[in-house]
Amino acid sequence: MEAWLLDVSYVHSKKAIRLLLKANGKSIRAYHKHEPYFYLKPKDEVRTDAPKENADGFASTIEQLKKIQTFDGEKNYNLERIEPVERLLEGKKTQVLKLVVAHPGLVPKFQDLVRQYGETYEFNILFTRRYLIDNQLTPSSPVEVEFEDKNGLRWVTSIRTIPSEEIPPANVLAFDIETYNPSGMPEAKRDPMLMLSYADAHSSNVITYAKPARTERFVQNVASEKEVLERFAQVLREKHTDVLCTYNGDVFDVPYISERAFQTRATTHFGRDHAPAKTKRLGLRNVTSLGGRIHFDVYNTVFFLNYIGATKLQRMTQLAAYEGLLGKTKVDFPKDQIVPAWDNGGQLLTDLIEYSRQDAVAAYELAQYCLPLFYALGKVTGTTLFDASRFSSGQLVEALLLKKAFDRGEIVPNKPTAEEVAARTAEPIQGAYVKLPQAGVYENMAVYDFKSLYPSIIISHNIDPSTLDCECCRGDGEAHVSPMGHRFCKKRLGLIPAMLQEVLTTRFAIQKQMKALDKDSAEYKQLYGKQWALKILANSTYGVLLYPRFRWFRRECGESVTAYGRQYIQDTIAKAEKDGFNVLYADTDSVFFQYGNKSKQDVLNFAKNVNAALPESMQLELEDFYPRGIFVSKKQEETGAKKKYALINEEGKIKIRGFELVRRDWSKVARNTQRSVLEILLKEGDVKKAAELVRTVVNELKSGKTPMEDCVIYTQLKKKVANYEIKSPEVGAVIHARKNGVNVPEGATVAYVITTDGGGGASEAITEKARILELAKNYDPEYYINNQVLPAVLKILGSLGYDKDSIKIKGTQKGLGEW
DNA sequence: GCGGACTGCTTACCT
DNA sequence: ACAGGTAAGCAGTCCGCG
Repeated sequence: MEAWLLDVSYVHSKKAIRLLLKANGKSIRAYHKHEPYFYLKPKDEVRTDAPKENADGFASTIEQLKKIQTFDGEKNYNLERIEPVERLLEGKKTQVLKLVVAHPGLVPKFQDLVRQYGETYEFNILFTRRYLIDNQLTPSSPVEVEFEDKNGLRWVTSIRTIPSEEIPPANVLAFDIETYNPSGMPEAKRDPMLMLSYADAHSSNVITYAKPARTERFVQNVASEKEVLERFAQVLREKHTDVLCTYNGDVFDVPYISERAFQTRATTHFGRDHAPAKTKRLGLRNVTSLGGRIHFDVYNTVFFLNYIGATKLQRMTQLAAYEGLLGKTKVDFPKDQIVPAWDNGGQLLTDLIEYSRQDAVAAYELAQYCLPLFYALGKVTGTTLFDASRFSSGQLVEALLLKKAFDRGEIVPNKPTAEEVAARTAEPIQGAYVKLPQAGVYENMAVYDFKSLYPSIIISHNIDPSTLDCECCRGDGEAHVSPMGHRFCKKRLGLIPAMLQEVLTTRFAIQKQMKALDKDSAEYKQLYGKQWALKILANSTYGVLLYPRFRWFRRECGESVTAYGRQYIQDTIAKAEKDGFNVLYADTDSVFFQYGNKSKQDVLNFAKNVNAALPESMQLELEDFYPRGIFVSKKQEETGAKKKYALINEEGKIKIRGFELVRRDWSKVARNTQRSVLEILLKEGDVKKAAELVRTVVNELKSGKTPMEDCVIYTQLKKKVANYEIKSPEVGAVIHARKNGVNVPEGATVAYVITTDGGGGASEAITEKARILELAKNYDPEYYINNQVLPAVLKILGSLGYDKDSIKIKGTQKGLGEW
């Protein structure tokens, strides 16, 4: 039959893989046995004198391996099978032994026991990964599957993926809870859940046991917290929910309802099996899964989108995500009002209920936005939706390479030991080239950049751990030789270049296909997701080559990539200068120049010439023409600042990079003023007008009319508060808040304001005057004028040869006087 | 004992 | 828990002064 493969898990009790399938609107549970195994490359000395390339040469080793036994707590096991096989190892065809064991738990035990006989490989690949790779299955895709019934369970007899870009027909539902939180942060063992909201494509509802019964259609009144939980479990069953969405449910909502179900003795469960939700560690954070349903935590996906730069959210709250990703807004409800709302009822409770409902709706809508992207990412990397939405980019690249390595008969490198990681971390490599710009305003600029510079270098020069210093290209001109002097094979394509080539060519083909489609069509969205996924993978690959924990880490590969990169960009700069262009700036893969009295055609011809000399998969492409652009000088120095510029193109669109106004750790008043100044200068070139605007802002700050929210500075605390050596303003604000009974969680993004508090008057350290937003009673105009607005705008005006006095902008610093 | 210069910690940005 | 290159604020410290 044909079915959709939604999810894969391992069931210890049955020592089998459990599949979640979907066919004709119904979910199907099926089991599948799979052989766990790992590889052993025996030491040479235990080989017999049989022919070198003949694996039977391992006869004596095999005899010894057969004798090895281990105990798993229940019984003793030998290796199930010892299979001599040929695989590619470090670029060479190699005879190894495939050691098959009875169940996955025995892999680490046997690995430990056989290590004395040689090198072991692929012993720590998660069993569900192993299963998907070995069967070449793609989750979230249709499969052709056959079963047989045994003991009332469906056992898979054959299964094969039918490639499809379509989104699986899963039933999606989102939920959100509100909890009693008298001491700030709710504690699941103690504080009850008050209401639970859920939303899907059809409706949104709130289940609650609030005392004054609400009569709105969407409120379902029940008698107790226990009944809320039971009712929700019933909803999940009735709606046959396959994908259960939350916002931060990994850490909060799902563990919370599980604990509350336990505390209230609710006879219920939220998965499709009877197991409680499982929370485990994945990397640095906790993830929570439910049996038989896919828990899709939108927070992870929003975080990922922001991390890769797809969005620039200042905070990761659900509200910020809703506004930032979907461009919509919803009601907010102050957390400290939940207890009064619940205790006193009335309008406040009505508001809380509505807020809760909207939270579920927002989680659902955000999920609908993210699902196509992460389904696609899962399909490309061969991971389930659960994993694809939680993996880091390193794990995603690893997943894809594990799959591709299997398809090529290649054994994957082992993960490094802690000592290896430390050694790798100790020696950083030289990175990209950045040309120092001269501060000033420039006209008639063109910007070029290399299309996928690092991926295309890896492909063009076959950079891969297994192609480094190969034996087959020893002679002059036989290998690619990087500017670092490292040699890469010219005969056999490496795993990573092969993967990247496929990724880039597929992406290119998809983008071509997309051009013919309606942007609102389902097909377009699917293809968009796929090309997005491919882009993520291409962009992450160079980074992981130098990531110390990566299986394919290789210093020589990483430093060759950047060395080639520096060479290509510097050659391009030299060529542009030789052709008579004035090169202003360059960073990694981009070059900015003025074409002066030359024509745009000359600019295009330049690229044509450059491209003719580049390897096939490399390309320099025109980013845009810019009639005007600004580079500023470095603070306190004459030299220009790198990574800070503003450009305006012929359509009047402004591109700004690096300035304070793109940073969240600057106040809105400073950022908005800086933006306005830049816009005036780029569009009109009117310094007087810009100065006038600054004076207005300064006056507003002085008079106290500036809204407090424009003075908020956001800074993330990347360590625990106690671990800071220096007490910076954000740390000061948190310490003050905690002293005053407001809990700020570790690792939070702190919203704070510099106030006039602190006791020491104007000279008091800024840290002592910092207050978290909730506790800020005012703002310190002097600080915002002298430390925020003026530095931000003077950086620009100052770079153009104007100083504070010439444009009559004055702060409030003592001695400057009033004006 | 004071104030400016300098250093180091820290964050968030750019490619 | 993908890389290195970079600007910049603020705390804390150094250092010269005399």
